[in-house]
Amino acid sequence: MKIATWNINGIKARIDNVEKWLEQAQPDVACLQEIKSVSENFPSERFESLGYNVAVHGQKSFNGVAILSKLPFDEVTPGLPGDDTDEQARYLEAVISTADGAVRVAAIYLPNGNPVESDKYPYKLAWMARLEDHARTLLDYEEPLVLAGDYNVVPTDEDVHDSGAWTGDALFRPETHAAFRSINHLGLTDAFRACHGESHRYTFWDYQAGAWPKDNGIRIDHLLLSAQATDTLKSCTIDRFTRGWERPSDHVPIWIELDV
DNA sequence: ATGACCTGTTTAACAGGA
Repeated sequence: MKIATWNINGIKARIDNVEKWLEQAQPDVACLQEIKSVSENFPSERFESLGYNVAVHGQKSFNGVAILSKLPFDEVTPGLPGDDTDEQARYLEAVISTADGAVRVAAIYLPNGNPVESDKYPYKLAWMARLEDHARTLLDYEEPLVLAGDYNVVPTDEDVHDSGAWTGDALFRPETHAAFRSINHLGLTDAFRACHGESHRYTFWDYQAGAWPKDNGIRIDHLLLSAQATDTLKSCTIDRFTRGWERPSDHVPIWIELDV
């Protein structure tokens, strides 16, 4: 079973690229972030014609997440628990049945948090605390769980071209690192790190300052796995080639293969 | 030239991104 995550930076601008990649990569499940569309305007029929069931949690102009699945959804739950006043569409959870049992998958678009002096940074840290609480609940189910998405966290200085340039940034601050470690320490496994020891493998390259041709990127898109999912983990791959396509997203897909 | 961005929206500048 192939499960992918990709921040597409706008479904209207990216629909052709997303279709092209789906046809090529053939993921069983694809978590999409930053669809930047209300649910009603999401082109679900385009994906249904490629054989996908579609779940969307959209919002006007910003944020928005979706999950595409070749297998039907048993449950779909929009929104991260813990704050009823939070109106930003950043979390969508689904249970998908396979021949070997259920897999729970979440599409996550964790807040960026910049600028740090604004209320956006406390919002990011509060959101991470809510994610930790919810992950603790989900891990109690002792089932295959995949928390996939754009975490807006550069885990270590191995995951960035020039760590000095990111000192103090919301993606790289000590408080951000501590919150991310705290989530991981619940017993989750970073799929990419479990499969790869090499440094400087990235999932995002800024549109500005020649970041892509210089390979000046960051690794911020992650798949965090429960023990039951990690037991079946076969591989983890970054599809960096999409960054070289016409009109690319600034993120590329990253996917895992599970032996289920 | 050593870096000059991209998306969506109130379609003209602006907010937000990372």
